[in-house]
Amino acid sequence: MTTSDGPWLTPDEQATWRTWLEVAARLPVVLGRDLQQRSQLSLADFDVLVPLSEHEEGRLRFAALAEVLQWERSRLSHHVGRMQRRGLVDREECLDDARGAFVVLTDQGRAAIEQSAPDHAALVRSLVFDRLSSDEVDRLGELLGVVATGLAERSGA
Amino acid sequence: MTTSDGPWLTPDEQATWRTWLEVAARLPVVLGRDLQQRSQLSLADFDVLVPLSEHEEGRLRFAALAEVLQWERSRLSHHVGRMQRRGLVDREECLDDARGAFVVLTDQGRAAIEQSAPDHAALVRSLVFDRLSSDEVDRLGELLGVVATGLAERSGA
DNA sequence: GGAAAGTAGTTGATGTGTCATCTACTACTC
DNA sequence: GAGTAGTAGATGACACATCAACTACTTTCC
Repeated sequence: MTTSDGPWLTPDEQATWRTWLEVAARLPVVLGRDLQQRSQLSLADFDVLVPLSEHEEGRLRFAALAEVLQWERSRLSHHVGRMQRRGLVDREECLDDARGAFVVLTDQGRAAIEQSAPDHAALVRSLVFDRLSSDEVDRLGELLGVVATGLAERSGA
Repeated sequence: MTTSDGPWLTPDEQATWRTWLEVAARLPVVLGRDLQQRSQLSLADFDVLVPLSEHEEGRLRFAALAEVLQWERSRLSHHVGRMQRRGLVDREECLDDARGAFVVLTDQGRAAIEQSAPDHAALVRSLVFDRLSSDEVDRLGELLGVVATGLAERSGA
């Protein structure tokens, strides 16, 4: 449409952008399907279980968990409700602040994350990291970091 | 990379992976909100409109469009239904093959994509490409390409 | 030419994410 | 300590994605 200084992307930029879109669309699908098949967990379930399992007692306040996940509270509330019905987590009231609540890992939830995490990590390795040298991993991290920084500036955080 | 150190990721790999997840989660949100505000289009609407606008007559068969977008047919069918209700596209029957159908850009749909595309591209530039040198853009494309190739191998395509 | 297999697109059920709104509580200010 | 503002989380309505049927048509092959 316009020339190189217009709003459009250069051909190289377009190529990189298309590849980004492709990977960003497919990678979570592949990871999610694998997780679902092996462990009856969605990627979102997994994301919730990980920080819980990394904290003492497997307990976290809703707000703290939402912050870690960068999820809206409402999303977390709905999702925890669904996970609770499946026995993966429980709600527990908070004594310090009667408005608050904890999300707590159940035994079943802990079993699920412990069983699924190694296979999940292995798949991430096989799809991404086994294909890159450690230099390339660092460079990819740096390049993505530049974009991440820009996003954080923009949406305050 | 020795396979003996288990299924886990090294600290460098973990750092890169977390950055990946962060960017992959936030970038579409920022782009989507901007598009929605400016043009009342979702990112998915935009994705549908782009290939249509790039084809003669703004017409494409469902299957062809689904292929380009890498969407399931069912998703496309539902989505086109919603876009049709909003006047952005229309369905048209196919004379060659009575099972088939075309998705057709309406005037309103064409206006929407033409109005929104430059701003969208400008935002992509400002978030990603203006922050990288052209060497870095190429390198990012290559690194993502490695992953994309692996994904394509795996999910046949 | 007719049965079987394949293809194009649709539909309904279900799980999920977002938005606006709501309730209950806490903190601040006078 | 009463009124107001702010915070924690829940809820209902809606948009969206996926899955498994399903209908209607075409192709294949005997």
